[in-house]
Amino acid sequence: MSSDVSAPDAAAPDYKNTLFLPQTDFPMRAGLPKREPEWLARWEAMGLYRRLRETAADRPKFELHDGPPYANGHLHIGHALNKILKDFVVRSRQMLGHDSRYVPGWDCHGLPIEWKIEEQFRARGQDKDAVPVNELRAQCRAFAAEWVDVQREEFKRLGIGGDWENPYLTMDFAAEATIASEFMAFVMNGSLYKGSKPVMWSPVEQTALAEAEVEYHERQSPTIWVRFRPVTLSVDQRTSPDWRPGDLAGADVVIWTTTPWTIPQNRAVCFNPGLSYGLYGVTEAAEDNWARTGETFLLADKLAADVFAQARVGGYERLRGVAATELEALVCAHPLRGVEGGAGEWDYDVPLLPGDHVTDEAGTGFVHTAPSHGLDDYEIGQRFKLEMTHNVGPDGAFRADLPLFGGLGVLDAKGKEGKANAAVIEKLQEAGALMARGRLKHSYPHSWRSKAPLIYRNTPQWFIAIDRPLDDGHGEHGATIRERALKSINELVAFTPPAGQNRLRAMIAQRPDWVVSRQRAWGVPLTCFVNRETGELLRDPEVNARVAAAFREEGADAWFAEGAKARFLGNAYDPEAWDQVRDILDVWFDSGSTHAFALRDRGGQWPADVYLEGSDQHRGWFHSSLLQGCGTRGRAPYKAVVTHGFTLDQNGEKMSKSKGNVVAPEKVVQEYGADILRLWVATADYTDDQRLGPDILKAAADGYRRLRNGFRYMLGALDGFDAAERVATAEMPELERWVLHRLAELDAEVRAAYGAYAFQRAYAALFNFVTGDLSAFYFDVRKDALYCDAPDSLRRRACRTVMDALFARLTTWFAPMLVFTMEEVWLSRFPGEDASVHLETFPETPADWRDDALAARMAQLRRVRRVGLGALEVERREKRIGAALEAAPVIHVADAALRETAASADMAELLIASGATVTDAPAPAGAFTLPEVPGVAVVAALAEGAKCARCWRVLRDVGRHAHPETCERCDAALA
RNA sequence: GGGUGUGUAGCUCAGGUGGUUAGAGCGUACGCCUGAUAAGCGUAAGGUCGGAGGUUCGAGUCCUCCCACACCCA
Repeated sequence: MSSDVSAPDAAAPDYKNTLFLPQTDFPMRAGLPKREPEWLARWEAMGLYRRLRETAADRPKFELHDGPPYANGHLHIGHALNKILKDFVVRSRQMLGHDSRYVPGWDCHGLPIEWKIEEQFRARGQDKDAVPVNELRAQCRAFAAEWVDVQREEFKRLGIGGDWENPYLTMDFAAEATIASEFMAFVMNGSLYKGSKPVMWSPVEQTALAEAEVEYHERQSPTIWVRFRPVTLSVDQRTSPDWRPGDLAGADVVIWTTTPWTIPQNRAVCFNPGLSYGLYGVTEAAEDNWARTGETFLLADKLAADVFAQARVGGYERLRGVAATELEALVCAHPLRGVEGGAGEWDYDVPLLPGDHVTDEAGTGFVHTAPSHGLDDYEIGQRFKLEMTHNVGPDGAFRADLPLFGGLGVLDAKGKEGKANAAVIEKLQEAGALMARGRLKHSYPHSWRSKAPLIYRNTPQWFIAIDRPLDDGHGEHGATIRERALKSINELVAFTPPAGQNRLRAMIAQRPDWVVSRQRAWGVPLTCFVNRETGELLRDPEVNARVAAAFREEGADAWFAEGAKARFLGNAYDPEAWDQVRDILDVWFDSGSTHAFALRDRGGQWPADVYLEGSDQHRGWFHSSLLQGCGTRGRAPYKAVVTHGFTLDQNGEKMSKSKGNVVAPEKVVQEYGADILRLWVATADYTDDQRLGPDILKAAADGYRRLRNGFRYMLGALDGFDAAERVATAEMPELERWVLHRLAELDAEVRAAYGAYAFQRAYAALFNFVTGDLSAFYFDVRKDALYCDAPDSLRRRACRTVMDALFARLTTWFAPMLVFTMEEVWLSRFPGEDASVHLETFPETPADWRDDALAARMAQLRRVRRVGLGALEVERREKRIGAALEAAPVIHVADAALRETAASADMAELLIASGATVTDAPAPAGAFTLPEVPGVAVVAALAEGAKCARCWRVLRDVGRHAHPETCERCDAALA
């Protein structure tokens, strides 16, 4: 099996204990689930967060402002991803040399918690409306507080560092006071007004419903095609080349709707300027048909055929195309204009308005618009100042004094079809305004409690005007909230990934005014008063100050306490003359205000350096904070916005309980440890959606083990390292200088990546370095020197000097990501009660480590090395060698420059062979080559001589030294 | 239905302004070592670059359409 040369004498001395093998107590297996809690306890005991603040007190501040999660339920993977990314940011900034505090927050008010409490009431048979509001609020508060505690522990377990003792809660009294104050700023600057907006309304329960309370079921609705007759034509039309006198005046604009009861509330007809429309004439129809021969209609071209089929028209022709400019100029009569018994109710004009929401997928290409009964309708109404109607009451019935339809219900008390639709259809038919009718089964909103159908109905609400110029002294970036917000997005905020900018801009550019009122109980009230006579808002700084002061002491409950109105109005106002608003602020106003009480009120940086949330928050927190900040401070409360995608299962599908593919962070922590979850975050491109599942976690754990062993090896190699061993860079072998060069490169890469929130880039660079450059190359090559060289050998000392530099950098560079493991690594080298890798900063890297010429040379050598390794591999396959030390390859290099490079290096060392020869002799046939390394051929000859019993190299001088069966180096090392 | 994105080996990701046989790491298979050993080293296999058209001498990279997935909205 083995040749004579390599077989050690049976009686050879055992030199193993004369070697300097790696020594470390650092365990190969991590046991993270068990050990991580120990590190957490240690950090808590040593007051790590406080110490971080102390050591960094005079550094420049970096402020990541935490978006508050909702205090309801256990953490899911999205929470974990978000907070881990934040932790990467906070820790990396700290180690880059900032004072990077982190104040975690919670969103505590709002509907979901209120529901839970209502549910508890119902379970006890109590009527929630009979419970005093402050009792309900107290229970909501207790409920939120409980979940804050639960979530806090769950976050801490993930290794998230922060001021967990002093988080901010939106329900803190101080926060409630600030939220109210911020709201009152909108009262004072004139942007708050009372308006009316359609909401999902349940006539059965007589209440508004939030989107989450709505479910969709199939329902059959009547459908009608209604004619709107133009009454006015503008001058523009006559300049159109297609103009024919009166051809549009006599044509009917046709709309289609599934809610005939909304026709009495019609205020406009919308069309889409991007669609193609035509003027159509009926050429053939039955005598008694609603659409008769000779009549003309305006329709979207794509839908005309459908409409005529529905209208039972046998033949029709397209007379001409109609331009958007012509449509825009049309004004129609309401179809019930002049109807008998209408009492002039509908004798108003109905304009044609452009709207992007109109499509030619279904209907007629014209959309009936009732601003009180639909969101698109409402927005169009806002834009074109259409009148809101108040024809439908809370019970879903027309107001009693509405002509023709007074008292008729859209739905009856049990949610069944009422009489309104039929009555409206009948009147339209009488008026000759119907072109066709039918029935349609479609998905329709229902209440998830009563299962009864819902309607859109306008209700009075409070709004913040976002296009009203504010004279508030914050006009540097624009006069209105929208202008300031757009300026912020365009010029003042950096977006990661860049697409976020467009997304937010599009939303801000086209959003309507902000509805801030909710008819709820658990939240901060709209702390304002309305004059009973005039409807005027009370604007008195003294009243506002009293409210804020009371909230600070007693919380927002003060607003609902006995005698609150008189208390806040004080002596200057007659309580009888003023109404106290009892609506609750939209929770988005709460969270939009966090920058005020979590940053401004707590000595933080304003604006924050960064907000980091899921991409859904473009509509949520980024959005509300932006509006709020622009309204009270004149700009975005952040300088940068970082967004992450969503976590899907490992097949790229959404996680859901029913699919059973949910990965709970708690489970990952129990099975693998938090560092594995954190490592997964570090490997994923968080800007897009990420995948997570058992296989992916396993892969993360594999990567972790590889890294861990790399650190373990460094620890072993550095055993007993003393500063006196250090070697100056200039005196190091080129292999060591090359490692330092790589460190210099990595230093720049890692800092840049962390600075750009590119954690994946940082991690990948580091991981590839550890596995590719260290484990597979440097460590492997240097084993011989490390184990066998005498302790005072320059080569070994240089190696340990470099190991020390590696250790200092790799531990700190990885520390923001692998918080537990890097602490473990650090402490196994530098134990001490006060020690922690997290108190370190990234070490400075000496400029002279960088050596691009050396890097180029090493790249050449590694190419030659690959050919050598390939040659050895062939020998192994042929069973001629096992270990590389049995070989002494001959390297034939054709190119003189490359040959010079190879000859001047220790190729035997790089190949971990016992010898190597570089020659210009032509390569013999059969020499090993690689196509990608032309001009290099290797013959993997066996090493000649005997195997040194200590270092296992096969050398000619073995056996000629004082210590039996040793080589010269080992003999000297033993002396 | 609309808006915003994404889609490169089993997995995680690279692939400025279009240009030789599309790369890396992990995993897998095979082999070596047995002085990092429930570790370490090496070699190999593995890709219709979501699909279809188009522009071009030439497209993973540009254009159009389509498909899938996700988020937001309706």
